[in-house]
Amino acid sequence: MPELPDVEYFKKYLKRKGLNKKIKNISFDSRVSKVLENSKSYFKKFLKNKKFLKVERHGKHLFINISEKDKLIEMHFGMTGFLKFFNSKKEKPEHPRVIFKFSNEDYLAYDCQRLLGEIKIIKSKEKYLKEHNIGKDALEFKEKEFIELMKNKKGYIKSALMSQKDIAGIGNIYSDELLFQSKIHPKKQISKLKEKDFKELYKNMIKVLKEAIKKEAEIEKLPKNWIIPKRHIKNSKCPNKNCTKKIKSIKINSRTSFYCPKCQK
DNA sequence: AAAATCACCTGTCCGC
DNA sequence: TGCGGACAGGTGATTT
Repeated sequence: MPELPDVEYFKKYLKRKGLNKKIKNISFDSRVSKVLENSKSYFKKFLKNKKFLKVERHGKHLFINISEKDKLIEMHFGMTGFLKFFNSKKEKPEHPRVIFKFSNEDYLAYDCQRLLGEIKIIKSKEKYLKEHNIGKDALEFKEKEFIELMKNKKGYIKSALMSQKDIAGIGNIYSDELLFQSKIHPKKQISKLKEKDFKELYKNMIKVLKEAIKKEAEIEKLPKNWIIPKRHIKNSKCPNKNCTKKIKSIKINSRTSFYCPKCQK
């Protein structure tokens, strides 16, 4: 689930509901060691009686400053992770690997069904990003920088857009969307792209991400003429006006890509 | 060295 | 109904 727009939503959600409240306790489920990089006891001891002070997002990562100098929480959500505040059993999500209990009796769950996410106390955001080879956030790019970067790459355009070391934040479904809106085939070799293609990609990258953030990354709220809402509906037609072609899917680097064979060349 | 594939996980859906 | 396999909005390690 979580690409840049989703994680941006988690950030706002946390800002709205989780800042400046004392953490009274922390609990874990039995599989937590798959996602929690620190020991349970260290993590708990460390965060007890602290507060979340500030939240930042970089690409698909969240960084939470706490009331402790020089330490922060890093969160990544893998394919299935999300954050959820709750205060009744009914609202508790299904795979809460870590649960923060606040002094006002609110709870925050870090839920991660497939355990492909990560949660960790780190010393520096900058150091973390560098060590993990994570590039500049997609929304921080200027057109010129974006074009310079892409020009020097090889291989399929879709792979390049998804590579976090170049551009952080774009994953499988948003890369499909910005390729669709740019009318570029996902398997197009970067070397075959022209200046105007790069310009189009840049424009649509910013547009798609910003629009998705506005819609809180909820598929039902995304514009009807986007390809994202069609990808899980069998035999969908291209949402472009005057196009009646069926959307096709292919594998690129073992990820499924959806595209219109007529509109995307 | 960069680009493509594999391995890591759980849960659901689809076809025999 | 039951079972096997494919697959899901990700990524670090391994192979080409």
